[in-house]
Amino acid sequence: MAHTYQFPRPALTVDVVVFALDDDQLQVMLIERDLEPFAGRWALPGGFVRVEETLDQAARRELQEETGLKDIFLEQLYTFGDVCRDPRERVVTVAYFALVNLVGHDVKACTDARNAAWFPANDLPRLAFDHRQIFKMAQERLRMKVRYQPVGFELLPDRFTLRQLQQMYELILDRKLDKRNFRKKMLATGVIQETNEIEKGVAHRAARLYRFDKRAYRRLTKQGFKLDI
Amino acid sequence: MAHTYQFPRPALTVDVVVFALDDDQLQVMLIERDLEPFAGRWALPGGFVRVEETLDQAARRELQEETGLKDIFLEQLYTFGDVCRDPRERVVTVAYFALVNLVGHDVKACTDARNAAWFPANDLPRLAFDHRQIFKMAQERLRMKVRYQPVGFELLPDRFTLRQLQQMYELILDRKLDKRNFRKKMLATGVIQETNEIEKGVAHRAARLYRFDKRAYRRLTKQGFKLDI
DNA sequence: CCAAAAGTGTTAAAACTACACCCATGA
DNA sequence: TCATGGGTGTAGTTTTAACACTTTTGG
Repeated sequence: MAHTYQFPRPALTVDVVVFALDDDQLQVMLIERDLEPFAGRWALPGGFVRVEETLDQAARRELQEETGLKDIFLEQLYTFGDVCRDPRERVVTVAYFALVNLVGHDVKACTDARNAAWFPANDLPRLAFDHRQIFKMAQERLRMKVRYQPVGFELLPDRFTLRQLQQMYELILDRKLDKRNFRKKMLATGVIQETNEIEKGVAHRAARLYRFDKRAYRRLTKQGFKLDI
Repeated sequence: MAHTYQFPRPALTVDVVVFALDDDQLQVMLIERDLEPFAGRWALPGGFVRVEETLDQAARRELQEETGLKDIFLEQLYTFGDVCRDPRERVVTVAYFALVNLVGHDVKACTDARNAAWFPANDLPRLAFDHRQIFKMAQERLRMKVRYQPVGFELLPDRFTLRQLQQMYELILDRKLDKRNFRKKMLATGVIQETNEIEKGVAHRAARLYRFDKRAYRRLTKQGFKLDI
């Protein structure tokens, strides 16, 4: 590594793929660009990294500024450094993916001038830059990750039914699961706990609500997690 | 994302954790620093990213300049962006990990002035910057990856015995494996092919040599790979 | 002939898959 | 009373883990 460095530097940005769970779809948060290049196109929330903040801080700051989302699950995904990914100049971006449960996180809280909205993950509009590629990698990562770490819970509210949980897996993995086997395996992991509550306002028998056990959750998040769904 | 960007920028580097397999140890390539900061300390090979090259290109270029290694397996690991990780100024580094088989890749080919050497992975000297942390993440990634992708073959020569293969897994995972079960599972994956050759120059019954099937290898590298060792 | 590693099967336990019916509830 | 999803068990199959002896070869 050279001692000094006064050559031209790439610019450095962060971009975030935020996933959320609608009733029946996986959603992604996008921002409408108001400036060139790609003015009018939809893009991932993100922006330039400041010299006095870490990458994670930059991602959280941009997310809050552009979408109002804060205190959510965030994890670094990959760093994209193709030379021409931004037509203006050389820009390297550190991509993140984030998971949020829609209950309790209102995007309308966004005070920024730009337009932010949720889009279904399997029907995104054309995206600016190489954001399509970034999104695809994020989706793939989510699919892989959900199978051996209990991260999926970040997409659900505090209390949830087993059906909601199963639907979440089905949406992420894009295939049907067997109800009985799913329940058996999920309960066997020990990450979810029965509560005394049941769901309300449904036109059929109300399901029991569960919550996840944060202690078991943290333990299994680190030590790996066998959930061969 | 702002339209223009004339604020101070972090510097951007790449660093590479190169693993190799000795007869009985996992080895890591280090470079002795000749300049401040951390002059005299050992560090991961790496250096500044140029504006006209991708991140992967930067990693390969630095690796060749500093260690003579080229045409090896290389994969992006993680980007480290703590504000004070370099005492001189803000430097963000994109870390890579690399795998190389020692046969056919001579580090002595290094023509750079700096001193490059292999160290056993479980007994590294004090490292410069946050390189210890980077190394640890690389080792953890290797451990995880080797279990569901056939990357480990990158550490072995073209022809190898099943014992060598098993030893490799044992070194990476740091535990003993059952010989019969290992052979059964490994052969069942279909990534390795028997050859007609046997090893030479050993003072006991010579073992059959195998090679990996590049077609099956590529297929399984992408589609995932079930090797519950 | 001895040391060293090669090579080879079986069995018991655990995990997985597939599969269908009755129950509780609100409209 | 009907429509909707809640909730539950089993049997057959596959996968896994544990385990020990004979064979081959060079020195």
